[in-house]
Amino acid sequence: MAETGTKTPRERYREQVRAEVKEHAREQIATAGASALSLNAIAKRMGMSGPALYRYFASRDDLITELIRDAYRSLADDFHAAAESGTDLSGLAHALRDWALADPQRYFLIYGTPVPGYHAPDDITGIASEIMAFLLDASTELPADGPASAFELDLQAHRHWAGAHPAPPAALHRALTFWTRLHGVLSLELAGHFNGMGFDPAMFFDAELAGLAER
Amino acid sequence: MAETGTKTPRERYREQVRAEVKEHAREQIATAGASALSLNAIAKRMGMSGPALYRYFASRDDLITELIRDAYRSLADDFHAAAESGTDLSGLAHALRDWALADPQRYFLIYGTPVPGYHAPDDITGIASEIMAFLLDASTELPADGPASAFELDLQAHRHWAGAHPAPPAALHRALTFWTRLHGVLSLELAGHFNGMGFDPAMFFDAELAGLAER
DNA sequence: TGTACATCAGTGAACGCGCGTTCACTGATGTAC
DNA sequence: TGTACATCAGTGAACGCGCGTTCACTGATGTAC
Repeated sequence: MAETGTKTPRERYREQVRAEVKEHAREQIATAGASALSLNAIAKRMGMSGPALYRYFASRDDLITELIRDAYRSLADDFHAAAESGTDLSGLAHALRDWALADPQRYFLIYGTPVPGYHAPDDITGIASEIMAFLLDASTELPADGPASAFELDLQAHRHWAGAHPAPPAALHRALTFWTRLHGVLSLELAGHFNGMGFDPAMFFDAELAGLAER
Repeated sequence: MAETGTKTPRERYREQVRAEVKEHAREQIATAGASALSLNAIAKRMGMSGPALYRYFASRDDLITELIRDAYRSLADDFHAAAESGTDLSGLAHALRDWALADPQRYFLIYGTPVPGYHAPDDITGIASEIMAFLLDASTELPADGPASAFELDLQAHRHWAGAHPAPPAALHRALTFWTRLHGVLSLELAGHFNGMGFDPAMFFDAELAGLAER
């Protein structure tokens, strides 16, 4: 990332091993959930001793935080790619769904059950608002309809959020609605709560998306 | 519950201790998340030795399953109470929100990140559909509007779900939408994803609810 | 090009911990005659 | 009402395990002259 030209072989190797550790970590999380992540287990799978990993990650929490950061980063990148080929909410919605289905436990790493004590470092919340900015941009492009609702007045009154963003309250509202509605469908789908109900989750997702475009 | 009159003192005592164990379990989950639940820790807090709890619960997983069952049961009961004082979606919505806010980790026990291997026993899925039945009842009372959408045709075609329930596809759709939209707002709110955004989650919740009543 | 030194990856032993769970046992509570 | 027996709650020791993490050390890789 920084000073790409001056990478020594050792640096390359470091990055490669770090990446391999993360890959095993993701596998382990996908298989047994984030709470089952174990440095020793990862080391064993890589044919190394446990303490070796401390050359690469300061602690178990450090590794998890990196995985969370990577997850946010990955979604932000996908949104960026989607926004480049036409800025509309539909494109972002399908980018989100594809991203979520590709690795459900990664989705839950970000949007799942919070660990009561945990607070994400600042740079991660930065990426989170980067993601919201894509939604805001796409929402601003649509025309506002009708008078501002009570909630939109509330939004206008205390918008600590998106401080610099020029979006009007109706766009803020639309972005929020977009986020929560799609999360509602996606998270229940990924958690298996639609199992046995017979219908096609993709169609439901699209129906919700259509409802968003209308208003 | 069963044969209430014939309870011996020992049975009473058993139930009391079981209840106390669960209470400590709930506290522990509220404080550190469900993955941190430990039988030994609970025993210590109750001034008992660890193995003593095996008189009351067959295993740690058994205790967790009971807590999940209790959570479903509790929500179903609240829905029942709400439905008695007027069957409308708004009443159910606020019952849901109150129930969720009363104990966020209990909400996540049901609707949060799934543990990849876990499958709930049949009686629990039974309570889950009992809960959905309340939504369906309330949804059926509202008139259908406009022609059936593509998704509603899909619902009609493969409704393994709610087999005996007489709800038309439009009502099924409405119940699902109700569920996922409110879950979308609630789960992100409880997970703290609205923190620092300044707006009032309750107003946002009500705005989503209003959107549901309209259509 | 060769040697001396510094850097750094990885090991193995160890620490302390808490976990779930089993088991043989004690002691109190309830039951039957 | 009193005694003999059965039931059952709870204990303490123990098993085996895996965890995160620290530390002193070995050996390989890179760097400087």
